[in-house]
Amino acid sequence: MNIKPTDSELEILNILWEKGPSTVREVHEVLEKNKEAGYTTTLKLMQIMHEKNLLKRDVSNKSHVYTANVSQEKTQGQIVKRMIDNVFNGSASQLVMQALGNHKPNTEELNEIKKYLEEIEKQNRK
Amino acid sequence: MNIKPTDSELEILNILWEKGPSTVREVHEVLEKNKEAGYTTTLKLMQIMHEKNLLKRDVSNKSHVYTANVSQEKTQGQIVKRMIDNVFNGSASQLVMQALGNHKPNTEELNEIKKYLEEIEKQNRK
DNA sequence: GATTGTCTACGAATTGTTTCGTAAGCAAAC
DNA sequence: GTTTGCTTACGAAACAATTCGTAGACAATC
Repeated sequence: MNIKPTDSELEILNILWEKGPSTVREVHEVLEKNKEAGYTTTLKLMQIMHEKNLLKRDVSNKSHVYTANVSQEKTQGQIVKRMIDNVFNGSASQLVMQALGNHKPNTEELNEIKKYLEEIEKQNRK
Repeated sequence: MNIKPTDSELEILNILWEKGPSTVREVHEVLEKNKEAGYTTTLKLMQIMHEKNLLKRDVSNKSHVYTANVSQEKTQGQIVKRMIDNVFNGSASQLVMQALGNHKPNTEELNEIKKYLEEIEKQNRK
């Protein structure tokens, strides 16, 4: 299945991934911190996301409780894959260099990445 | 200035970055290899991209010649930055790991990335 | 039991992207 | 000079995302 959330939908998914199951009001309050938005706008968005199966919902209470129905890892993976294909002509390493070039990681992050690379290298040698 | 091409626009930009200045017909012929599309559709898209200043054009000949008016590096950089913010909560290294995890680079690419990392490390030590 | 506040549902307006039909210009071929 | 073929320009239709007003349901409060 292919996951392709819009930017607005991604904002909501990020909140749900972080906070876990939440009502529209709870999500809306987080959104409001960063931008102007009417309550019914957030409601409608989340209803549509539910129709698209991006969100699950529990309607047993008056205030429905929504949960992300797609995993953060899988969603990130698909977005990255699409970007590698569309923007970097299929070259993952080009994306990596671009990401590193503009957002220099600190030493700790560097070590993490290097450890990761070594693992891949080991597998390559096999 | 903020560059935010749509997916269709990116397809055209990719062709122009690769081929250099081209007519609508030339771009269209490349596009057709990968997908169905009418000639006037491509034309209209490129005209709109010109209005948005994504493309330059030379109208001295009957067949106008279009050129990308945004650099590949800058465009890629902005898209990557937006993605790091929207999808990876600001963490470039998380994006890097995700990219490496799903699209294992070959040995040559690995070396390139490692060289890059070492340079960053050197700078960090200063 | 009327009022108030919060919720969902629904539909419509707005905006942006994509697609393409049609007309008009122009030059080469007949 | 008329036909043919390629070009640009224009406008409209189709579609999707976003926004929000309004109505109705429901429960707590007066």
